[in-house]
Amino acid sequence: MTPGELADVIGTALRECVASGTIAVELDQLPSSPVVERPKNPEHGDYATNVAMQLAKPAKANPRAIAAALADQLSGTPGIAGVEIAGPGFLNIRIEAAAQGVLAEAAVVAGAQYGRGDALAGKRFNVEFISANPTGPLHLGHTRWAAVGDAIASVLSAAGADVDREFYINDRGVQMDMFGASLRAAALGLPTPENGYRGAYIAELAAEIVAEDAAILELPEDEQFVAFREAGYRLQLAQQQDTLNTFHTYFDTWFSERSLHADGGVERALEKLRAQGHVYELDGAVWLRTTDFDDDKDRVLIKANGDLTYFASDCAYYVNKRDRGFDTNLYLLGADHHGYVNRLRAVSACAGDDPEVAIEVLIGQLVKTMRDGVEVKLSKRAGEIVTLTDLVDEVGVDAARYTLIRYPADSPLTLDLGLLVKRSNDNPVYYVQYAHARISSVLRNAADLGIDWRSGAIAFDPALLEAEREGELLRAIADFPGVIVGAAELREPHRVARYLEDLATAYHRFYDTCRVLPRGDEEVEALHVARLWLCAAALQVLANGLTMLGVSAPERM
RNA sequence: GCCCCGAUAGCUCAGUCGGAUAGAGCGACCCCCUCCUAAGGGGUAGGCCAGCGGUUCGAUUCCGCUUCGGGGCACCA
Repeated sequence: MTPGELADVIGTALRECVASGTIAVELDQLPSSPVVERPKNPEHGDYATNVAMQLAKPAKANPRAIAAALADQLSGTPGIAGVEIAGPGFLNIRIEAAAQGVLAEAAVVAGAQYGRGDALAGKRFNVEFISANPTGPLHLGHTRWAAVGDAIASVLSAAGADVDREFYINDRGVQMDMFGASLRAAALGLPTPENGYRGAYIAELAAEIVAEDAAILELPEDEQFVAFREAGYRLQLAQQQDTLNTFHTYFDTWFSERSLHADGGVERALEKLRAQGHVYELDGAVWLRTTDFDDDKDRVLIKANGDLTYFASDCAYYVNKRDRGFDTNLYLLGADHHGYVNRLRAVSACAGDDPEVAIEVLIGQLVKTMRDGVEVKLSKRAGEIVTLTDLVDEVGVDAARYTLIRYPADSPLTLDLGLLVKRSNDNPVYYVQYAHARISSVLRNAADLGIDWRSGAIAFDPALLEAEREGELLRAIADFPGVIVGAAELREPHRVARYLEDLATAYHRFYDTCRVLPRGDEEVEALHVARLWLCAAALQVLANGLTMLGVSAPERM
């Protein structure tokens, strides 16, 4: 029995109490789904609910009296071993071993599907993240979202949503021109332009461009500058894509800003905004009246000199996403972009949408890196960049991804590079992966002993899993579907990581006291088989969770 | 000046929807390998949940103010 199933059972019991008059409230005053929690103290049972206290006020009754009525109704329900009233009106519930044990088989049978659900079925999400300028390597700020954004998308998808991962390529505007000018200068040995891009990667890129096509050096200056810009764009974008592939982050759509301008998307968006009545002209420029919707100042769409602003692209891009049918557009941005939030929401409102639904902006706080207690600075201008590639080279994909996902994105994060490479408990990724490897090892050893636990020769008997730590492990396994729904609804994949750590602990504790395999010449008994099912279930959940985070689930370490 | 985020153990941090004795890892100290990986398990010590008010049966959690950190406020991209 999972917490969700127990909540349903309690809900049914509550309705029966109301029908028979033992709890004096209206049916619509009952919670849609009663809160079922795992008490910290094992003496308080396997699960507890506070629903009696919540109903005390509407029922104008003592919470303990309500709890007593509910307890009467619940006791005798199949699968429930005992119900106790405690404290101010908590109801502590114990589940029969067999009712919990069946979950081991269910999880194994469901396989990769175990934990997936339909809580968000029918909802279409566009998850846009990283969206770096193609003018340099991906750095640490991008890396956080590369891991967390991907995990958010995975978690939404596991909760049943229809999800597209999207990377917006800022391939237009003065930064691109500056990039081209910087590459040309580097190739010709000229000084870097003012505010231009510096760093070793510019020189390397310039050399690569010349090596590909030496004729570029013979072009007239204006053509040459464009040629460097375009070649640099192509190479830099390819390098970013390559980097993200090695980081196991894959996008459904690479969306070019240029394409918005090429196919008239900007004009169409302007028309749409104009039709909604929020566009006006002042001082020769064209403005969007975002102050109609809580922005602190209006924004320019077309400058007095006729150039389109970057903001015009933003508007067009938003309209484009809506035209593609996404209900909710997630923007995963760095803390330095938080000024964007009101603006984007205002754009949504100006386009006639409800920004509460159509726009969701998640702000990721900065990532600092330390090594041996000293901060490692990242500064693109100075050319000292901590890149995604650097991080992966140093600590590996699994440790990098897991560590970045493990914390809520809205809390500032300090990575200690020295700690990340340690293969110990300082590093929770190894703790979780080790649990997976340890179970794999047990199952391998079972096979070596000739035990075919799945064959049915000895039937799986869920009632045998009655030890305290077997119950703890089963309840941890039962929590997984609920954790996914919570992580998806709150856009907080770190909950999955923290859950996996708890699950790993539950397994290690089980392993410490419950012998799985027969020793020496012991016969294979039903308890061994039942425990192997439990091991296989834990293995499956660990694998499903790690996969969702983009972290490997090794069979050996 | 205005806006966003944060403040929980010595350190790094968990703790949706308010609940019982506030948790984990690391660090410190003490135990446990004739047994499936000790990359593990058990235990001890360590807290004014930044401060002050409010809401209520009950607040680390919700609201307000204050203090201290971090970030942001372009006809830049």
